[in-house]
Amino acid sequence: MANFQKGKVDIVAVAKAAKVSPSTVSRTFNHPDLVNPATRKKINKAVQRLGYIRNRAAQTMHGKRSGTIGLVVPTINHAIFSEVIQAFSDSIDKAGFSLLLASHGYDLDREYAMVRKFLEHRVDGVALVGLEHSDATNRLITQQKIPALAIWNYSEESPLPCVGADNHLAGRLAAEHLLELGHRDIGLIFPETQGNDRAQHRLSAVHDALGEQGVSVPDEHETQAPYSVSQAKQAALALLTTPKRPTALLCGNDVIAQGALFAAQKLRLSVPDDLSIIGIGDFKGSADVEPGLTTIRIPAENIGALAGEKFTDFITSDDPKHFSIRCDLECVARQTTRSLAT
Amino acid sequence: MANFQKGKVDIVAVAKAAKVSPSTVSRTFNHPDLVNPATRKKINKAVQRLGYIRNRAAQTMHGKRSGTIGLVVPTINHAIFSEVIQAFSDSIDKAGFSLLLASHGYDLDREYAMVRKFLEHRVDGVALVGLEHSDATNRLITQQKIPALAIWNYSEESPLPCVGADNHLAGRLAAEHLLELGHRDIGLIFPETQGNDRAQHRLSAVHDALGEQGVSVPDEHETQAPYSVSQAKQAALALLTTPKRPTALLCGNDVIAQGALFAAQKLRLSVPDDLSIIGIGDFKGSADVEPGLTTIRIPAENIGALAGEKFTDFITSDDPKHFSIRCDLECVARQTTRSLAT
DNA sequence: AATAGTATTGCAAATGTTTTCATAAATTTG
DNA sequence: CAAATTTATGAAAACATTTGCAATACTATT
Repeated sequence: MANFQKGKVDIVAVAKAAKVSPSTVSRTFNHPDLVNPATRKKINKAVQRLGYIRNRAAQTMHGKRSGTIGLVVPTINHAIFSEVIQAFSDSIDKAGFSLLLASHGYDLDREYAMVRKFLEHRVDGVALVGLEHSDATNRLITQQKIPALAIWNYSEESPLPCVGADNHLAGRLAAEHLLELGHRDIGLIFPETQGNDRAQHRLSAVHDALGEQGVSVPDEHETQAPYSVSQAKQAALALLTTPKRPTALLCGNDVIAQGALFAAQKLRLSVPDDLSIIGIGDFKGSADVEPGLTTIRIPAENIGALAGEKFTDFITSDDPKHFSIRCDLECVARQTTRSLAT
Repeated sequence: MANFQKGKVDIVAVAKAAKVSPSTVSRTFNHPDLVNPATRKKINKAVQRLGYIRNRAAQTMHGKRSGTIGLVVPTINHAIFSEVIQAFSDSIDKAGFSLLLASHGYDLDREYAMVRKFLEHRVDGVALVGLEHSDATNRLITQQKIPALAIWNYSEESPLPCVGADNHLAGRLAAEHLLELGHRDIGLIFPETQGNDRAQHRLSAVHDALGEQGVSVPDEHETQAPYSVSQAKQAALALLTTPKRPTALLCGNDVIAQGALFAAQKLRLSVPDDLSIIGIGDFKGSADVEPGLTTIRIPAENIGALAGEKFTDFITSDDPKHFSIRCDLECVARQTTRSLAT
């Protein structure tokens, strides 16, 4: 019952075993309706017996789709991206595609290299995170005419179709929430914005929103930290021990916000009584921290799932039409922010 | 300077442009030392000009390696696996391989389906998480003679080569730590062990270790929760409000432990004064929670990186030799556990 | 200058599939 | 029952590469 043939088992071995031609075997897989049920049964039996597994490389070479989609993310090891990856993966799997995954560590040159690598594998499409990519990457995509998709960000002006949220808006919502609560001394912890348009958009929107209300952030209350709880915690500790401590902290994302929260707890500051904290993202777990983190909800899972669905549709469609989807944002007020009024 | 040719640009287009034969072009890529530097230069120029990208599908079909490795994990969206995936991905990327990733949601039949899918893509190897797999999966792997690797777990008896930690030992270390501190009333929160040998090994070792000291866990102090902060928090809330609250909680992993910690905080229990908590895993962030989580450190990043390195070595080696690596565990005592003696 | 050896290159076969076209068999129709 | 369809199958070309072998050109040796 196993692969008893000495040599390789390919479509012609199956054909031989079933006493039909290779064409018929191929048809059994690709257009089963065109082959006699009886023959089909014979062939399937032979397939079982030999343990034959279709060779997608050969199909690909023939011009059929490879059945793979490449996804390039800044980093896999990150609450938010892993959620997107999971959803995207599940979603394209449903459509019969496999996921080729790579990360570039926020280095757009590496991103280019990864896209190239994927192109060598003849992926049926490439999905990238964010809207900022190197010229080389953009050129490559248009030259090779490969279906491409930007996920996570949304922008009207995006040259690529995109599925994501408007990060300007996310920053603005966060800022406005704090302003509404009466905060005027606001500390900012954001990651390096170089090569990270999400952070960049959020940060500039925050400054705009604050500026509109005449609020400015002194240099010593604006600090950088990467997306790491522990480094964010350090940064927050430094910021919170400056002479004139802000009344609220607005963080570039929820990982940073968690770091900030732990820093506050370490300093025995009561959140939200002594300090309000707001994050951006609403990561898994943000709701469960004590106290529950106030944040701007970005529907990561939704984005991933939707992106996967629309992208595979796009790829398999005969007359693919451009699409771009903006996912809604929402301010989720939990227990880490409070009004200064009372 | 771009792909001006109307048609497709393949190796023969390049050959034509460089006025050499396709063989020479192929050789330039695969055995550069066999071709005249001058010709090589001509060819590279043509490659640039036409924007040619190698077709791995065609290479694969010819019997060369596909340059892909398949990794099947229970779930991507999980602190610990995403860390392993990241490290594994980086590691195999260094060796020139691409990562095909899939998740099965703790369903071993889906795991089988994913492995099959990967075999269709002619991956050069498959890496699985854990040692427990369906018979079908094991049969498939041996029949197809595909290099396979189990990561995350380690066991002497593993039929597959493996790189990972001994989860029995992890459970035992956690239990012994609590016992040494004098705890006798210990609550347990573990995930469903069905299809999850990590959890299963840990849990049984915990029971063994406790039993050896004559400690048993009453039913109402042993509860199940999946690897989710919020669900673990719920489970812990229930457990901690039973009539006779345990003095310590031993959690199946750090995600659960975090949930338990938040539950304690919500109940205004002081950790570790009123309650000790120990996790397993030492995830990113576990050190930074307040108070810092005591846990059994499993070196996820190490495991991923090592696995990737050894596996690619194995695949590319001429006479591959079996290997299995056990990674060391360590009890990291932070601030969520305390001795009952004092 | 002839010989042997080496460095380059091209030809053609092989890889595993899909698909177009042609053919043969079976079925329907008048 | 013959003609016209329809259904089922096979033969062969095509897909993009790699590589063994043969051929040619070049270099060094005597």
